[in-house]
Amino acid sequence: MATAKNNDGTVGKALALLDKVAAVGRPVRFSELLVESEHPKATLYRLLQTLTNQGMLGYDSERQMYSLGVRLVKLAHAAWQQSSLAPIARPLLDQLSLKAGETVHLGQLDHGQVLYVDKRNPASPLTMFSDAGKIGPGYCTGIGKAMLAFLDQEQRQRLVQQQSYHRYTASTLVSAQALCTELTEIRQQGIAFDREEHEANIICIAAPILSGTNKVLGGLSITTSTSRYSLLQLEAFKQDLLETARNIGQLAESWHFPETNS
Amino acid sequence: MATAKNNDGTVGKALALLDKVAAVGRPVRFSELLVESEHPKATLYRLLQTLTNQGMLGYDSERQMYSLGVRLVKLAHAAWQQSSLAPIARPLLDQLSLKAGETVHLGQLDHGQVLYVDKRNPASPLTMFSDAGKIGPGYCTGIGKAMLAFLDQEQRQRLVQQQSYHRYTASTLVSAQALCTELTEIRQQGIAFDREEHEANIICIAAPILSGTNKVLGGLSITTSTSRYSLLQLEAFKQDLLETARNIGQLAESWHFPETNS
DNA sequence: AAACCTAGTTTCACTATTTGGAACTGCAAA
DNA sequence: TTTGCAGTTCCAAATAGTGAAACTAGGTTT
Repeated sequence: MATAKNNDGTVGKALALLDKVAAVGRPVRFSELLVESEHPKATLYRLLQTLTNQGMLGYDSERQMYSLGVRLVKLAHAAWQQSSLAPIARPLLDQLSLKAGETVHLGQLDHGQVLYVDKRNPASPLTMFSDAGKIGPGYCTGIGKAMLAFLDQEQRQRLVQQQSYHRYTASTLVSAQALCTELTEIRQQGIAFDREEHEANIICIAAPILSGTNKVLGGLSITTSTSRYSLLQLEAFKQDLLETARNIGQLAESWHFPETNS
Repeated sequence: MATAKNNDGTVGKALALLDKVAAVGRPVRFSELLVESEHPKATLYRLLQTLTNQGMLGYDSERQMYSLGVRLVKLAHAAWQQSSLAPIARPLLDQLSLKAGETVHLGQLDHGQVLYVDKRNPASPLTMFSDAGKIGPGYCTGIGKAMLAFLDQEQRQRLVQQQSYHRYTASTLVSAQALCTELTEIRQQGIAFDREEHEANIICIAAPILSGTNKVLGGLSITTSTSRYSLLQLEAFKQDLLETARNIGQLAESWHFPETNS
């Protein structure tokens, strides 16, 4: 599991608890949390109180249920805005998705997984939190592989090892070795494909977003289904994709934050 | 200031620090935070370390800058999904915005302010974190007033008192008293207007979203500009708005979370 | 080159906070 | 009334947080 280790005292414990509430995916009772928790009742209780107090959790006193709090939404708004990638890339995603007529994803690397930070779907132009903030596996998505491929040797090795390989479809790569071979290939070609590795009938072409010093800033992909395009036809997007990725990288690089903030 | 008080030990301090980083709105240096902080160097340092460790902050070691971390985006995604209002209201917002042909906002109350959790703009159908998570004043926005008006006496009084009144435009209500009068009116009519109170030329009509027991769950508004509609013409949306608000309320009410989560 | 900053990091004795077993409360079922 | 469960409070012991001061690493001045 991707849950952070707890060497960070009370704060760590509190955040781990937040994750737990998030993982349940719906409001939870105290007792539900208690059985899964290694904390004694009193401790858990106080932890929940603190988080609720702080607005990181919400508490419905009628139903006695805890859920994630509004403060998170505010913070995330700020996080998204000041992450140098997403806000800058916005207009470029629009362009790309319009030109390609297909769904475009923007992702960043997070502990070897893909964190999707933006998305454009020309067919149903509705995106929101429901899309951004999602995470996906690193070893069997186009963006994931594109980003992994361009990390430096050391990081790449580490992250490749710590993937938790699971065979989603017949073509999923399920070993570190297979992934490594694939990554080498991707590094040579400068482009990655998802060949229905994560979901049947869903394919994509992806490129890394690199800084001037070739640091991996994120990844960009065009996703479609096998009913609309073949893998081969997907290559047609290659130039546009690479160009957009390059532009985003440059923009992110050059856009240093204003020195003053009146 | 909306900054939470610090009776919550280390966790409180850590979260306050997160807010501070968020408030700056761009990556910050250690020293920048230090001057504003009441903590001594060492303490601040450890706090930052912990948060960085936990992925709540990101650290760019090249530039020595802290910024909000990816974990927030993940958590917010979960928060948004499990807040009973926003995901449920989605299709209804679509409908309403389509029918009205104007921008629709969905908000919730947060410490007397409006937290926008969703938005539809038929003209430029691109919404993302950049819109959700924003907060606005409670006393001079349609949604804010609609929600405040329908709180019970006690809460309403408290929140009306703690607004920090600021005259955005000539028509902004800038006293608790004026606001109270307005709220009474709104309660009678069941609908609130923003008469360019927050921004010149921007007007809106808003309704509260209530639970079966008349608890305020959120607020809904249709926003437009004086160049397109007059305040009077805005009334034409009243029925649709009220109906949608009622529907959202009922859905939220009845949609109890599934008991099991496989 | 030595002296001197400034910005960030580490140490360590001191102290405040957190901890958790156990005891309490409130409520609902037996 | 008794029993049981869910949530809350207490308090002595243990732990984790604190912050003055010392240190380090770069860069800048003398």
